Amino acid sequence: MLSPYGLEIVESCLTCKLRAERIFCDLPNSALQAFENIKYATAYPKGAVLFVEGQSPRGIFVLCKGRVKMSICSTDGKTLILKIAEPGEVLGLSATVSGKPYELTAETIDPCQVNFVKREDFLRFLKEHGDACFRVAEQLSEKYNNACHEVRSLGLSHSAAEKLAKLLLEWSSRNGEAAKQEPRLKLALTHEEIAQMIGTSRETVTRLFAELKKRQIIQSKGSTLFIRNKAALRLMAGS
Amino acid sequence: MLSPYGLEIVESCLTCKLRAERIFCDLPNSALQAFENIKYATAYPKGAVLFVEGQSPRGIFVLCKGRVKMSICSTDGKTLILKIAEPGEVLGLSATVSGKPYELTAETIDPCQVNFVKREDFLRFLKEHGDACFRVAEQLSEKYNNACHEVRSLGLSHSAAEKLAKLLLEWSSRNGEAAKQEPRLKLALTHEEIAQMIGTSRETVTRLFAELKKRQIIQSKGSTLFIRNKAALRLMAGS
DNA sequence: GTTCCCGTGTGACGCTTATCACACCAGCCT
DNA sequence: AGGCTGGTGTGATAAGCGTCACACGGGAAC
Repeated sequence: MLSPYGLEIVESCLTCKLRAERIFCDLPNSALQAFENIKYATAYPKGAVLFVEGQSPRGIFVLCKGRVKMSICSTDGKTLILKIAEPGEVLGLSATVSGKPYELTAETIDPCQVNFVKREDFLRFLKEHGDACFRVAEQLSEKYNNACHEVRSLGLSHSAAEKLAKLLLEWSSRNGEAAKQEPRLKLALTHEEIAQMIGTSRETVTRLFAELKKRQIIQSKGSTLFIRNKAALRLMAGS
Repeated sequence: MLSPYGLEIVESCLTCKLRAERIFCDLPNSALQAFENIKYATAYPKGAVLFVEGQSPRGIFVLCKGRVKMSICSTDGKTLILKIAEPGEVLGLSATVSGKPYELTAETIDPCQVNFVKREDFLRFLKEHGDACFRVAEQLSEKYNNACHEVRSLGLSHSAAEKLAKLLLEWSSRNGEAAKQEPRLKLALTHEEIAQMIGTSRETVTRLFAELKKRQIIQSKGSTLFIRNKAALRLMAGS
C-alpha cells in the first residue's frame, strides 16, 4: 500500500522487518501489542514540522522512515541544528516524560513515516510495562550523550575549522566508512545547514571547504565527498 | 554521628527528612527498602573526584549533601563546567544505564555525602522496580533538558556578555529571588570558574563584571552580588 | 610581622570570524 | 530562450575576544 507521499507504509510494528535493529522498537511481544493499540501510524511530506520548541508536549513520535532535523532557534532567528534524527529514534521523548515543553523543533527533511503516541497513553503504557520503561531510559541516555558531544564541540573548540573537521570525521564514521583510508560520504546538507550544525556562518563554511580542497584534504564530485587525508583532518579536530 | 569530613551522615534513606523534596529519592517503601540494601553511604572531602569522563561506568552516585562540579575537558586542558549538581541529583546515571563511558567529570566542591550503587546492582534494581525506572527516566529528561539549555547558551549567543547575563539571571531565579526587583545572590565561584561555565576566558569575565558595575547593572558587597537593573540584564541576554 | 599564593584588575596586540555586498552558476518553470 | 531562485564563491571591514604580560591586594601559613 502507498501513503500520500510515496512511502510504503509499514502497518504494524509486530511485522516490521526493521524492528530488531532498533533500540526502542525491539520490545517483548506483550509490550509491543500494547504499543500497537495506542500508536497512530502517520506520514509526513518533506518539510513538515512535527513539533516546535516551547510547545507543551502532546506525545512521542517514533521515527520509522526518513530523516528529521532537530534544532533550536534563538529569538533573532538564528538556528542551531543539534542532530539529524534517523529511523528508530523516539522524538519528543524527554519532554513527554517530564511534562516540560519540547526542547527542540522537529522538521522532516525527507518524506517520513512516524508512529505517534499521545502523552497520556504513553505514560500509562510505561507504568504498565517496566521493560519499555527501561528502553526509554536507554533512549534518553543516548540523547543525553549526544547533547554532551554537542556541548563539547561547541564549547571547547577554538575555531570553526576544528568543529567542521570533527563533524566530517563523525559523518564518515557513521557510514561504516571509517576503516577505509579514503572514506566517502554523501553531502546531503547545504553549507547553510552545515553552518547551523557547527554554530558558524554560511560564508565561513564555504571558505573552510575551499581551503580543505586547496590543501588536498578533501575532494568533491557532485554531492559525494572524499576524505583524502584523514590524518590531517584528525589533526585539525584536535585529537 | 560524624563522618570524617565534618558531615552529619544520614544513615538510612528510609528516615531521611529530605526525601520528599527529591525527584529520585521519593520512592514507594518497597523500592526504597531494596535500594537501601544495595547502596553504600559514603562521604568525600572538598575537591574529591567521583568519576572522570571516559571511565567506563562503575555505577551511580546519589548526591545527598554538598555540591558537585560537573565538567568536560578538552585534550589541551581547557575545561567547561556544565552544571553544579545539587543534593537530590543522581550523578553518572546516563552512563550507568547505557553502559557507555561517563560523559562528564564529577568533582566535589563542598564536603559531600553520597550514596553509591554498583552498576549491576542498580540495573537489577531497575528491572525489578518499574516505578524507580520511571524516576530514572524523569531524571534523565531533566539532565537532557539541562544540556539543551547549555547548547542553546553556547551555540546561539553572539557574545560573552550575553552568556554571562543569561547565567546571572538563571542564578537569581534559582534562589527564589526572581520576584524581587533587586535579587541578591551569593557568588560562590571564582571568575575562572564562571568563565568555564560560559566558555570564555577569565579575563573576559573580569572585564565584563567591571563593565556591569560601571553601568550600575550589578553591585557587589563581599561575595554577595546585587542585581540592580534586571531589565538591562534581560536586554543583554537577548530576551 | 613577613612571605607566599591565589584571585582579581587592566593594557596591548593580533587572530578569527560575523557581516555586508556582490558575482556566478545550475536547475527549473514558463 | 529568458528569467527566477537557491546555493555557492570571494573580498573588504570591523568587532569581539583570546592571549600574554604584569600589577595589586587580601588571606593563610609560618
